[in-house]
Amino acid sequence: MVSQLVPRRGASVKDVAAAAGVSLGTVSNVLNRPERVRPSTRERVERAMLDLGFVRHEGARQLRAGTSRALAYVMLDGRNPFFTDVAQGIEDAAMADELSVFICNSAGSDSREHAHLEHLQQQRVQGILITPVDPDSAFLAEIVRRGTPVVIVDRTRGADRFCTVAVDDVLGGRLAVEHLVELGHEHVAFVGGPTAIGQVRDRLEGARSAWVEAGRDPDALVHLATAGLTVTEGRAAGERLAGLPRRRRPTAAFCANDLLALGLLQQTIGAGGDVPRDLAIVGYDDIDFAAAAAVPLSSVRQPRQELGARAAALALEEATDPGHMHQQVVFQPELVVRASSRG
Amino acid sequence: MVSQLVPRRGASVKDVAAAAGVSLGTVSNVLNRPERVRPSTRERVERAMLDLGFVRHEGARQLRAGTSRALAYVMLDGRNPFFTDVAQGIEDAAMADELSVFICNSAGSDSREHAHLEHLQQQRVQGILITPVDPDSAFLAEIVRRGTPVVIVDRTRGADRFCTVAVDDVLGGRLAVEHLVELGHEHVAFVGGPTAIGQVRDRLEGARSAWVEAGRDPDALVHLATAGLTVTEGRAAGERLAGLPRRRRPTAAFCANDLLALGLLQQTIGAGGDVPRDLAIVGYDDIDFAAAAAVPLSSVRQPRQELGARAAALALEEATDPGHMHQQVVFQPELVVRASSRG
DNA sequence: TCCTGGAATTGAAAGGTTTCAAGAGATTCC
DNA sequence: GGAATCTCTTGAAACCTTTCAATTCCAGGA
Repeated sequence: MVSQLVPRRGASVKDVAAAAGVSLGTVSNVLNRPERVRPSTRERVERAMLDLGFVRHEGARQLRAGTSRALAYVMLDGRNPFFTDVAQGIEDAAMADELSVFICNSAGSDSREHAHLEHLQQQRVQGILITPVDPDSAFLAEIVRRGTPVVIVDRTRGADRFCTVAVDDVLGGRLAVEHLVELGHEHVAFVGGPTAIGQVRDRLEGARSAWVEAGRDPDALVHLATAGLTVTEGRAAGERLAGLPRRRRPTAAFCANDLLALGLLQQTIGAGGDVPRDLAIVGYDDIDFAAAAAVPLSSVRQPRQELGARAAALALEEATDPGHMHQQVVFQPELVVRASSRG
Repeated sequence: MVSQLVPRRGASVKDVAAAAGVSLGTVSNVLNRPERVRPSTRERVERAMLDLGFVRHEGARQLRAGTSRALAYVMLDGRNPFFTDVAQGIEDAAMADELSVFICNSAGSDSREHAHLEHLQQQRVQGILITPVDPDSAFLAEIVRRGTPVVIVDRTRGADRFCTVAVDDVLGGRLAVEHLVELGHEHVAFVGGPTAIGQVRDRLEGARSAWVEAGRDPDALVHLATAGLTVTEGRAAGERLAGLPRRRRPTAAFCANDLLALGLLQQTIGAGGDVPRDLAIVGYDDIDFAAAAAVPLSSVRQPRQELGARAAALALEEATDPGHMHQQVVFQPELVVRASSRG
């Protein structure tokens, strides 16, 4: 059901001007350059605004001034703490610049993402930060062509057409697997999917090269594919692992994100297994829940808030500096070792 | 550093009209009443829009049409999955109505909340949904006076001045404690704070009355006050519990939310305790991580998504129906018993 | 050929704000 | 006392879209 919207009109600058006995221009000056108006006048105008419940019409302001004071972030998954932390970083940075941030959530859906993007362009936001469903989508490039800066967060694709801010996922995968190799594991599972997701692909790639470089048997690193990056999928993966005959069963698992790792952890413990004795687990993202898990989770930490802050800065730079050149910022991940892999 | 914003102007309806060789009005008709324009003309106009990269200026549209197509939700804590789930419910409902949703996060800060509210009014959103830092704040009432509908989410205060959508927290507290009483616990801790937060107060009140009505010693229900509702605080509370001499130590804990409960759970298990044998735990909210905890957490479930959906519907009703009366919607919580309290 | 009626298109006005050149008032200096 | 200089204030134009009454166009009927 689409409801009928009714226009709502309140007091305008004109009403305020009339009430305060001044001209439009003066009211505008009170709003935008208060130092230019005589204190006594200013006070009268402010009084009138208060009395009339005046609220400046942002649409009209923007229309005339040609500028908006907002940034937007389109998250890939609003229920994954990783992304809400990135969003927090963006908000903090934007606030320092007196910008507000619209947080949107595509929830992994193409059409939802598209709807948000369309709307944000129409809002004339200063810049769109996005962790896209598909970073190669032509639509993103089209947005830039139409004049809105786009910064890709947490992906390195499309590097020539956008600024990107990402963490080196290949390195992250390496770190995790090098750690497991050092612990002496001969049989490791990589849990994650679908590989259509770039993050998954890169982490797997890093894992594989570290594994091979350590001289391990390539076939002893198995890829346990999942349909998504959720706790539920992690539990399902745990069941599949448990179903393997003991000698073919991995002694360690590296999960493509912490939600998977938490699911796997829960399933393993619930089935009477011991972590890390029976199965060492390393996750990815180091969300707050990782450290708080029953067996604190080893994880590859990404500088989430900094990721967001930097992305905001880049978008703003692109919006304001005509000579802007696209940049690729790559942060280094860091392995945090906790009980789930420490013996 | 506040950066200098530069206006960004693209093609306008006027440009499109010129390119397509039609008048302004026709372009507008293509946008708003396509059925009224002859297919061949429409096609020509659409072609021109595409070529010029035309993006409708939402500010101008709003100015003239007097109506916006957006709703906003101001969350109390963007990092608590409970609120992101509520947000999801709002988004789903809004999308069905072809509205977009601005998600904001006050992160518990008064000033941040204030900044968001100010901005949202200026955006002329159709309605503001909010879980406020302080539901009694006069500012909220002022917003309504100025013409923007406000719906309070997850609080029942201010019931006369706003629509509210909430869950019966007193009942939720009762359910949790009745369950613990049934299990035979004689010594129970309520973990949560600060009591300035209404949710905490209500849940404690429900807990206390259930306790007393069951004929238990009032002093045997201790309130373990925390400074906030986070995992970290939960762990700290666990340490304090563990420090108590055994005979004065509660055998069960009811936590004001799941984050606290997860922290408490982790600390307890980490210190070698057994849940629920040494300490039964019941949380509140039933976030996804609760079921996924190493010892699946009993919790009081709130219909999060429905809470959001209903709030959105109320805001819209208030925005569109001149004869609108404020409503108080109260949902019933539901106890979900899992291993953490099942013996 | 002319008229009629419906369909398609047009053009001007309006909506709230900001900007800026120009005007008014007050103050200072010779 | 008058000119020059400030400090404040003003009024009109512009931003982009939508709306709606008026106009044009066209096909069909007389």
